Amino acid sequence: MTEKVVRTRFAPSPTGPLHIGGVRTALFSWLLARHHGGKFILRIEDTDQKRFVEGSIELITDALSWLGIDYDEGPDKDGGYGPYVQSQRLPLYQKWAQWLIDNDKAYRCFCTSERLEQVNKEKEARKEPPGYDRFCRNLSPAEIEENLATGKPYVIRLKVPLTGQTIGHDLIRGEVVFDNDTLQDAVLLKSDGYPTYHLANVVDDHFMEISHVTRANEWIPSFPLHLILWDAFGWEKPIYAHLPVLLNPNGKGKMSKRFEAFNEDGKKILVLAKEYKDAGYLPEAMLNFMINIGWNFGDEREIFTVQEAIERFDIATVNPANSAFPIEKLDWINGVYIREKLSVEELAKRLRPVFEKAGLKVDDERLLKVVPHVQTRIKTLNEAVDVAGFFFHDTFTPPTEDMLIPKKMDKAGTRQLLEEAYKRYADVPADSFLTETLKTIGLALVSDLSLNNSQVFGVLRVAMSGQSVSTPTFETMEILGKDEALKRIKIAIDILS
RNA sequence: GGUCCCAUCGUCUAGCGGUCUAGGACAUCACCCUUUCAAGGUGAGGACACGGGUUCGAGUCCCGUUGGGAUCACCA
Repeated sequence: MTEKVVRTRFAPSPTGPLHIGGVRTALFSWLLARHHGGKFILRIEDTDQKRFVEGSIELITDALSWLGIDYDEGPDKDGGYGPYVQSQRLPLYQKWAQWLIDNDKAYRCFCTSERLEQVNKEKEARKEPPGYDRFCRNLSPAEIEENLATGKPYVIRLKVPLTGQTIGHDLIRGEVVFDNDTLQDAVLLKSDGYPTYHLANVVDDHFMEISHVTRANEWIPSFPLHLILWDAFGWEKPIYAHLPVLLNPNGKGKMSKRFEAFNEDGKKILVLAKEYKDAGYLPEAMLNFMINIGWNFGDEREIFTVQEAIERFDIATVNPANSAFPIEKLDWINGVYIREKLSVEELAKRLRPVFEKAGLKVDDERLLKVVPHVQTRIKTLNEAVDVAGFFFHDTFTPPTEDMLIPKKMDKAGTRQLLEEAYKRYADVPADSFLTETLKTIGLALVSDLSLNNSQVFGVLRVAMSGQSVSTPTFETMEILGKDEALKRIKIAIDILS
């Protein structure tokens, strides 16, 4: 058997930003192509003019490129099978629709949408399943001629076999059987001359020589229609793999950009690829995370590179079951990447724009000093703003009195502690104002004042940062420098005076 | 409702007839470490939806029930 070149495609509609379910579908198709050293193609399915949203294509390609899901052929990358935008291929669909009519595989339907509605209403009243009654399927040549002559608009419908079964083979779930009498004479070509998905995807997959059709399992119900079409054309079918869909983290309903969903803790569930980017997730963590849903590495490793995943990926071993989006695991993986996979310099590079976006002015030298201390403390890039943003404020925002006074201490005691601290830290030469020294003094303060570590360190932390959660106390003091540190202790004393 | 898909800890998963008193990860809890908060270490609790078959033997195969999901457009 000669190994055919593997060509897979991701075929989104330009109806807005790419959402996470789309990313997952694209990812698995891409993994499949890359595993086999094949081609991954981006095709834009814009056959519904009404739903077209300006700028969508860019939003989609931006999301893919953020994640490193690169395509070999696409609207802006010709590979000899273009154009890759369906609205630019209209004559092709029209030609093959006509071919189907000529070969008795399809027919013109002149029914108005009003009549269609009426038919469905009547069917509903009779408690029958809705669907087209095939009124135009057996129009006489004379009737057709007459309709055509009077310029009646029409659509082209597939002539579905009335009996028998259509059997599909799916790489992930095996055989899928459909009784033909439950199928519809689906519209192939709309009255505006545009194809529907059914026609367009089959024609394009054929002419683009797609070897594996990977798409979400919401397409399974129309799978038999496509199979019938392939047979009608007499073309060799590609291999199909219907991927499971992502369900909301609570397991209720699929993730969708059309309905907002919320987590147990009331946090909005992010659905757009861009929302994840903006929330401070790393693309490599995101990829690692998504590959782990519905597929697993094979041994018990949870963390691996994309390259390693490509080597092992096998679409046939994808779990056929839908899965809830395990959002907490994303946070964990993102944290792992931040603290274990990124160097200080690399993390600094990624944090810089995050701080800037928060309106802070970033000093590179200081950033490099701060980063090691936030590294183990954040799960998303954005959290760095809360933990260490104060390092980059133009003006210091002092803490309130309440924040300053720890549990089991009173105002006077806290003030006394700060005054004593001020005295001792003032004695440290500026060039020795280093973490270890500062800590030794802090410890001495603890025993001399009969306090405990968390009281002393806590008060100093709040005094330094103006917040109760921050980078570690003495590191923070060192980075701030002697002048600034003393100034802030003074401010704290004033607050308690 | 019709059709189709799916079903292992709360969640993501391993398991492809005996090695399963069901393994890993996240989350949770406890303890250790500790400078708050993290990180790290150790440990604990926690699942084969149910009922029938098939088989010497079933989480693993078959059927049914239940539950969840998808889909029923001149949208993809």
